Amino acid sequence: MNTSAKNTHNLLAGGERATKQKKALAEMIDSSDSFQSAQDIFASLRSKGENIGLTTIYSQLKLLAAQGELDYMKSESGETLYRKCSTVQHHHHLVCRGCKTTIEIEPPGFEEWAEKVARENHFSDISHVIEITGLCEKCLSHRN
Amino acid sequence: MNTSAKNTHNLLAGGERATKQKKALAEMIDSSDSFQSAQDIFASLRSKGENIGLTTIYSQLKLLAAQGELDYMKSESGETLYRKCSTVQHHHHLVCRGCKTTIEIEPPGFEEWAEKVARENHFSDISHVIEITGLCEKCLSHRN
DNA sequence: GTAATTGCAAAGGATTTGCTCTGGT
DNA sequence: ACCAGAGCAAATCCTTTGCAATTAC
Repeated sequence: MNTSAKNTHNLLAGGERATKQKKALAEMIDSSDSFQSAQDIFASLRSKGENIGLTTIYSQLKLLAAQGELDYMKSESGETLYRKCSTVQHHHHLVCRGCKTTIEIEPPGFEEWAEKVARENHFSDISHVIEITGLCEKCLSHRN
Repeated sequence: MNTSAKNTHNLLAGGERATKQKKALAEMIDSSDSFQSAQDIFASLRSKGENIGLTTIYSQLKLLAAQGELDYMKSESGETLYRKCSTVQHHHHLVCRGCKTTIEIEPPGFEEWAEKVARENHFSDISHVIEITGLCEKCLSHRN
C-alpha cells in the first residue's frame, strides 16, 4: 500500500508523452521537500537554463495535483504552493496572527489518530495540516 | 481574559469615525459564524439594500483582520475568507483530494490540548484548523 | 471646517483560456 | 503523419491603489 517508492517518471502528468519540459518539472519537484509556487519553479528552472514556459508549469502542476501526485495549499499571498506528497506529512504550528511568529508544536498521538480515522473512512494517501493561530504576548500588548 | 463579549461596535475598523458602512459590515460579520469572502459580504449587503462599495469592504476587512478582530483563510478558489474570531473555533475535516468530499471528524482531547499549548506559549485568542486530506475509496479506484 | 472615509476607475498579480506551432511516437 | 503538449497573448478573477467627492465629528 506504499506509493512513495515511485521514481520521477510517475510525476509525468497526462501520461501520454514524455517531453523535455515534463521531465525537468518532475525532477525539480522530486528534488524538493518543501512547498513551491508555479512562479518559484519557473524561476528555478529558467535559472538552471531549462527551456520551459510558465503556462506549461501551471498546467502540469494542476494536472499532477488533480491526479493526486502533488499536495497543494494556498499561501498567504494568494499563490498555490505544490509539493510531492508523502504518505503522511506534518504541519504542526502555532502561529501569531500579529507578527507571524511560528512555533512548532506536537499533538500527542495525533498521527495515529489521523491514520485511524482515515482508515475508518476508507481514505488513503493521507496528509494533514494542523495550525493553531492566536496572538502572542507581544502583539497582544500592542493592541491596547 | 475573555474578549468575546464585545458588541458590534468593536468591529468598527480604524476606530476613528463610525460610518453607516462600517456599521452595516460589522453587523453582517457579527451575525454570521461562518467564513465569508468580501464578495459574499458585498452581495449580501447589497441585496439587503445597503449602500456600500466593494472597495470599502475589502479595506475594512483587511483592517479588522490586521487588528486581530477577524480570522481569515484562503479558499480553494483564491478568495480570502473572513469570520469574527471566537476564543476557540473548530475546523475538523477529512477531505478527499479527488472529489472534495468532506467528512467531519473529532480529534479526542484536541481542544484542551490546543488551549494548553497556547497558554504555555503565552498566546491568546486562539483559533485552530485541522484538516486531513487523502483519497477516498471511489477516487482511489478511478486512478488505476 | 477638516481630516477620515467612501468608492469609482484603473492597476496589479496569480492563474486560465484560446489557439497555433512544435515535437514525441 | 498525427495528435499530445508547449507556450504566447489575451482574458479572468480577486484584491489593491490613486484620488476626487463625501461626511462624520
